[in-house]
Amino acid sequence: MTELTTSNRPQRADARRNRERILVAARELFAQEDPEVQIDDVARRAGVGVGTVYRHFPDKEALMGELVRERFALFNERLRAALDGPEDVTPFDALTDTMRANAASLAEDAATRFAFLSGGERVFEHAAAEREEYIVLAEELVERAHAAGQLRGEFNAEDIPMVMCGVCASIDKRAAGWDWKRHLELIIHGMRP
Amino acid sequence: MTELTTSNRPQRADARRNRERILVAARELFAQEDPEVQIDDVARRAGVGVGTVYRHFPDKEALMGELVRERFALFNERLRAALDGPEDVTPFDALTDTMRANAASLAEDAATRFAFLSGGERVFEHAAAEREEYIVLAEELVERAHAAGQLRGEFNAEDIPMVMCGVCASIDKRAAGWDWKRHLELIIHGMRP
DNA sequence: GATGATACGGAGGTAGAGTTCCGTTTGTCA
DNA sequence: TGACAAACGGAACTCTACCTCCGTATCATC
Repeated sequence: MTELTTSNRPQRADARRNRERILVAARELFAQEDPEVQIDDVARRAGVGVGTVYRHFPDKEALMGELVRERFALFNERLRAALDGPEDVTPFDALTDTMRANAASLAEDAATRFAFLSGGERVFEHAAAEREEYIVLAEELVERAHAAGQLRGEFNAEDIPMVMCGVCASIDKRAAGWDWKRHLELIIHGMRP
Repeated sequence: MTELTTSNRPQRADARRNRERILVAARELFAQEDPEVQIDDVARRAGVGVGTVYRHFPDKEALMGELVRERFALFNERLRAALDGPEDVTPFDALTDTMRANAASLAEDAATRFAFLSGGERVFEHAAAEREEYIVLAEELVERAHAAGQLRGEFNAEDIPMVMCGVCASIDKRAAGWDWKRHLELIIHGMRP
């Protein structure tokens, strides 16, 4: 799925190392302010040629997609941890603390923010499985909070990515003085019954 | 400010007409789904050559900026109307109904959404005066709602563009099933004390 | 160590969008 | 109506990013 070779021989060691370097470099560049990350920059920072980037990822969207996929995998781990969390944490807090943690991750990940805001659907196709799992897990948390009467009646799991996307917009504008934590807390307040 | 001629002779009639046609064409194109509006398309739809577009607007950002400026002027009129509105409308409703109306306008105006979400600060410089007035007017409405005890303590006028920007993100994704009205109502609910 | 498959590097191809330039046309005013 | 400034049109230029290609280098296997 993430490999291009058709043979079943294991990937060469340098190839595996370079693939990882490319992802690290892309992540680092996206962590900086400028969202206009170019493949040439990624290659230079990774210490490889452009051709190498394109051997590992057929196009730019595939590279972005892999970054997004990994991010969603992290979100899902957090959701699972919240579902398995201690009894004394209310369902509402389990849900909203996860949202806070995920928002903090988004604040350090312009690639996923970009995918949320400007990226077409194509980027998300690479992370389709993870995205579906995200909704399933979130639904369980949302249902528990509803059952405990702690969540506004209309609120559902699909609303979470929608509002997080809005928070991403605020993160992107933090240099202009916007405060994404305020934004998130406003939304969390609105989630209460 | 919006003219390029330095003489004080009035603009020629065809020039005035073309300028208006260009703005109308740009608005119509941005009203369609695709946000990637090109100058050549604007020119074709306006029935003028590209050169004519560039005589009226020094670059693409200036054209976008003018669209945004006009939009903010509309927002400000709505805010003024809300401030002068009937006594039997609560300050909270005056504020939030204006937000609903402005969000509906944004739903038909990809140019301003784009400026909010992806456009650099440069686009907003064209609308700096209108943007400042927006905050001043909104502050007055927010203050009234606070005085009436209808607004959450932390909420301030600067939060309005921040959350509206998030709603813009949902509008852009409506084709993917997101419901910006839900998003807005969630926020409005969160604005309550 | 030899050999073949795999992977690499980076110059250059390609395409698309913004912008310029200048010969031509049009409006305005005496 | 003639003359001149103002405005027009659109072909061509430019710039920038993505991506390809192929000669070279490196790794795995015998």
